[in-house]
Amino acid sequence: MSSTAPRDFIRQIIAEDVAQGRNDGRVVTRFPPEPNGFLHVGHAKHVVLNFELAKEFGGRCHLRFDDTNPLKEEQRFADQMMKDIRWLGYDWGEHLYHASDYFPKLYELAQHAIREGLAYVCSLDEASIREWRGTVTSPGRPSPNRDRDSEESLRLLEEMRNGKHAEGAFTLRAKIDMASPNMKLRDPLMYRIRKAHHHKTADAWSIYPMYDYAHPVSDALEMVTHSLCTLEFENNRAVYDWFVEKLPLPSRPRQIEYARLNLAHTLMSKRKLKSLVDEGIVADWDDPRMPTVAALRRRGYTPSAIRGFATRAGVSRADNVIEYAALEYSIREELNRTARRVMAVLDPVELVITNYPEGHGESITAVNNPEDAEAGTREVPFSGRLFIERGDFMEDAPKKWFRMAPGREVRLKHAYFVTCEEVVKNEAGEVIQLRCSYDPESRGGDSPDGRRVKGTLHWVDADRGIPADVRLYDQLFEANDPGGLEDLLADLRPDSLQLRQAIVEPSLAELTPETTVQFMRLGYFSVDQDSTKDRPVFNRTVGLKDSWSKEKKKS
RNA sequence: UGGGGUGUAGCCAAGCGGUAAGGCAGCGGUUUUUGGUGCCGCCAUUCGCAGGUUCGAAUCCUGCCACCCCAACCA
Repeated sequence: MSSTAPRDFIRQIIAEDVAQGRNDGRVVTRFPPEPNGFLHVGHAKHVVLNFELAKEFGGRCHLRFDDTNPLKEEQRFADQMMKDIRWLGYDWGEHLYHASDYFPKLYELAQHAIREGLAYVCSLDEASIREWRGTVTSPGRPSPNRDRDSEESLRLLEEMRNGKHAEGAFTLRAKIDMASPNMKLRDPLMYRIRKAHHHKTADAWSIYPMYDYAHPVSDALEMVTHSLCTLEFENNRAVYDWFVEKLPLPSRPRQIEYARLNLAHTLMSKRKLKSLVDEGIVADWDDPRMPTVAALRRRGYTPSAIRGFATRAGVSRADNVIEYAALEYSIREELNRTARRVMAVLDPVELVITNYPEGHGESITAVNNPEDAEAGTREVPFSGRLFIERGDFMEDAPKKWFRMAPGREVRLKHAYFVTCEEVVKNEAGEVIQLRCSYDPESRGGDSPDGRRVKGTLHWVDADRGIPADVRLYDQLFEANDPGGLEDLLADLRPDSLQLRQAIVEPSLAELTPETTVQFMRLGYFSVDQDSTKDRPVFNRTVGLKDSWSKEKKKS
C-alpha cells in the first residue's frame, strides 16, 4: 500500500519522524473544520490526506470541530460534515472532538499564562489594537496594558468570562513581540468577549478563544503529532510553536503547511459559497452547481472518484489551479466501468420507418454494460415510430459526418440499419420528421451481407418511451474565482443550469436516487433525490468525450 | 519598500550532484454495435532568469525577476 502511495513531502516528513522514533512512533492527524458551511472538494482533499496518512502509518485521524466563533457556526453544518466525511469513506471512531470541549482547559491555561507573565488583559479597542500593531513595514508599539499586574489581569479575565464587560472592552493577549517582523507575533489575541449563544456550550461563556490560541492547545491535548494546514497559516506557525513551547501541554504537535487545492472555474471560499446560498443564486449548499461534497454526490460523483481525484492532485507547497478536466476524468474512469448504459433522447425529432409493418412493435435485447459482462441485458421496445437526437441528423453533412443525413445508412443501436429517405419540415423550416427505410435483415445491428455503417445512434420508442426531467449543469462562473459579491454576480453564467424534457427508455421508470447511468452517447446522469415514480429527474454528472466537436473546431 | 513562502510541459507533480518519473489535457494510429472505452505511440536537449563551483548542476553558491501569504476582537 505505502509502496504504491504517492510520495510527497508530508509523507517524507512523517516517515522520517517515525523512523527517528519521535512521538514514540505514533502518528495522529486531525481534520479540524469550522462548522460554518458544507464541505467542498477542497476540504475533501484535506479529509483524504489526513485520514489516508493516518491509515498508511498505522495511526489515527481525529475529527475536531473548530468551533471557537459562535457567530458563524451551526450544529446542522457539523452534522452535514460528519455525514459527508462518512460518505467519503472515513471514520474517526471514538475521536470526535470540539475545540469547545477544551474551553475549561483553555481558560485554565490562560490563567497560567497570565501568572507566568506570558499574557495580559488589554484595554485597547479594536481600532487602537490595529493602530498599535504597526504595519508590515513598521514595528508595532507595546500596548499600554502590556505590563498590567497579573493579579489584575486575572481578575479582569474572570470578569470578562462572567459577562461583566461589554464586547470589545477587553481582550486577552499573548505577550510575544510587538516589533516582530512577523505580524502574527505582535501580541496576538487569545480571547475576545463575545456574548453569543454557542451551538455546543450554549450561554456558558462570554469569552471565546481565538484560533491561534485554541488550535495548538487542542492539537496538543489530543496528542496530535502532525497538524496539517494550508499555506496561509504559515506565518501562524510561529505562534503555534510559541504556545506549544510555553504552556504545560502533554505533547508537542508539529504544524505542516501545504498548498490548498484550487479548481479552475470553481469557487472555493466558504464565505463566497455562503453568499451564493444567501442571495438565492443557488437553491442550497447541495445545489448541483455547488462544489460541495453534497452537491457532487447529487450529481453522481462517487466517494472513490473524489478520493482518486484528491490523491491524483498531489501535495506540494506550490500554488496551483487544477483543471476541471482532472476532476471529470476521475468520475468518468469509474462510471465507465460501472454505469449501466441506457438510451435517452434529450432533444427529440421523430423518425418514422416507412417500410416497417404497420402497427407492429417488438422488443430488442440490449447489453447493459459492454465493460461488464455480469451486468446482463434488458429488453427495449422498438417500433416504426421513434425519437432520435435532433443533433444526430444533419441535412447538408460533410464527409466526416458519420451520423444520419439524407441518403446515408446508419445503425440504430442494438436494432436495425436505417437510411434517411425524406426530410419533413414545418412552415418555419424546422425538421419535424425523418422518414427512413430499414433493413429487416439487420436486426440486432449487423447486416448479414457484412455491410458496414460508420454511425450508431441512440433512440427511444415514441409511444413506449417515458418522459423525464433532465438538468444539465455547467460551470457557474466564467472566471476562476471572482472577487466580491458584485463580481460574483457579474461573472455568473446564465447557462449554468439547463432544464430539458427528455424521453427515456421505459426501464428507467424505477431507478432509485443516487443511481448513475450512462445515457448512451450523451454522458452520465444520476437520479436526483427529487425524482418521483412517474417522472424521474436526472442530473448530468459529466459528459462523454466528443471527438466530433473537436472535428468541428478544426474546420 | 519588513517578514514568510513558491517557481520543473497547457494543468498537476516526482526529482534531494550522475545526465528530466507519473497523471490530466493534447496529438497520431488501432480496436470498437457509444465519434465512448481499451490498446500502441508521440508530447521538457531542459527545470523562472543570469552568473559561479564541479569531470558532471533542476539539484550546491551568488545576484536578479515573478507570483502567493501576513497589518480580522475570522479560521
